Amino acid sequence: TTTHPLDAFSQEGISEERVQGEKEVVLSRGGTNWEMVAMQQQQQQVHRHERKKQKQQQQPQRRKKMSIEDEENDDEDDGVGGGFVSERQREHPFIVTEPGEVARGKKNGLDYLFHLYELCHDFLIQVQNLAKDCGDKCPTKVTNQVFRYAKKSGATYINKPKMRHYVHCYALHCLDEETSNAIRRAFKERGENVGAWRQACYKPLVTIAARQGWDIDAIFNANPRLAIWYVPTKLRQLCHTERSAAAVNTSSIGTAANAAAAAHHLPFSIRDSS
Amino acid sequence: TTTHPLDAFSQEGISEERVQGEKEVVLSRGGTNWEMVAMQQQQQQVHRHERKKQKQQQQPQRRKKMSIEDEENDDEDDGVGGGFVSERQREHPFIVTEPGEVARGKKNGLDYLFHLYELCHDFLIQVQNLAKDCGDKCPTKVTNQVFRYAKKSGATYINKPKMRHYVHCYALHCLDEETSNAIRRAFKERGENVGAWRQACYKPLVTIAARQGWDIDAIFNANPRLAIWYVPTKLRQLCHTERSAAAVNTSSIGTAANAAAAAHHLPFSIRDSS
DNA sequence: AGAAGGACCAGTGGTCCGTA
DNA sequence: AGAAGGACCAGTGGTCCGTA
Repeated sequence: TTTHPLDAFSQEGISEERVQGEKEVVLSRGGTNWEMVAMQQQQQQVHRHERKKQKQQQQPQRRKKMSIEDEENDDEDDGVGGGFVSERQREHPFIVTEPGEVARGKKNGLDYLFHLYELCHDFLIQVQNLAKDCGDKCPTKVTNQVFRYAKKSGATYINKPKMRHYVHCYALHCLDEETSNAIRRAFKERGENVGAWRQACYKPLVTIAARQGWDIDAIFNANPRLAIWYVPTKLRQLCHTERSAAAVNTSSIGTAANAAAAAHHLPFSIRDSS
Repeated sequence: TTTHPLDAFSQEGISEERVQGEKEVVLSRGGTNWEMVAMQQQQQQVHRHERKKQKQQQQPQRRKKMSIEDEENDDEDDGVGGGFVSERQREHPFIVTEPGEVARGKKNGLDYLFHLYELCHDFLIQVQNLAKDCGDKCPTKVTNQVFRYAKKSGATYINKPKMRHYVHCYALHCLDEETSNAIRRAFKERGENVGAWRQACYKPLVTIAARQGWDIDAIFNANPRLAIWYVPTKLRQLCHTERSAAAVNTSSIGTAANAAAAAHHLPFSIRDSS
């Protein structure tokens, strides 16, 4: 592993045997050492698809500021011989894993997903430090600039669409790890796919928002790990919709205190209490 | 004055006589009632340039979201007869006025300039309230959206280039009104133009930043009236440059507290204490 | 089918420069 | 010449949809 140790991770699935041996060590203290896991995997490099898809794909129309970064493709041959260097393959898809569980085969687990959010935080801090040193304006959120910096730093497995896609899952993990873990276990047991798990993460967040005056932005900002992430549009919309529904109910029945009245067959009923 | 009372302001210069009579009343309590001043001016409407410059000027290429707002041009004939409705004229240029002084002739004074910043604050609050009601993301700064809203509300005399141009002048007014006032008086007395006054507002701000650890963003954010404005690029750059210069000096001379240590010719010495 | 992510797009921050 | 502001532009937030 030469240039970008982190980048090497998850290029191949994890061997069950090797991981089994390392698992307790790696996962001790609740924090997986993903770099170490990456090491394991590197020794297992097997088939790399050789795809074509030219780097020369129709100049993206704009490009002015960034420094040289196109040279880095040469780093791609990390010891695995072969006539020509293959294009970097996609990350393995996520599967629903329980807390502490490392995914097998060509899959990534949810602890790793959440780890990526922490990595973005680290990259943000680096970008912030650079900005401060240069007297530039200093981002408070994970912006395009941070994603660009992460990629340039070799973290090619971090990208904006992915991180945005799962932000609310990470939010639940930060705000109510118990519930987050419970959902992971339940969905794993039921054999649900990642998409179903992801969808399921919305509801408990809306419930949390309901308890705290519906201000999802304030909830994100109050949590230091979450404050650097934009509130996802869909989560914001769900909170708004539920708040409106709750307001209608409140105006006709009132809240918990007079729940008894709810028995009287109302047109709109209470959602998501608990 | 029918639709947009505020909009009518400063279309014409202020009559000296009328203003003289009203001045004490209008300026009492330190806050000018610009709407009242606008009233005065409306009764003085004289020459309106009739310019052509079609509204039809080459469709700006993009336009999707905003609602109907092009109809509003009909409001332009505010009682002043004439065959055809003239295009709205530019705002009168600013002149350096002392605190409390209303500009004469086809000019606007600096109290009015600062008043525009307060108006933007009000528009921001309205946009924020709308956003909250709709469950949209809520701006914390005066954004394009706010300028658009201001224009739609009839405040055609508010525009982004102007407000951004003088932000740092307003900042000084907010952070150190004494100094701001002193500069206004001095520059008025010397007969300096607005550009010269504007330039002069940078230095005292840099001095303030120096006293507070050079963090101009923190300084803006700590002041409720300023926190809604982006720190102007040039001010940020000036602070950065000065900080660097100060650091060099500190490393060779040292600051007050450890000036003695400087005698020992240290390779790297303390930075930025005090 | 389920999922990862390149790449697009509307609207942003920033300010230049044609205008008066 | 000095100044106001329409309008442009590079890079943003957001996410679709061609890809694998």
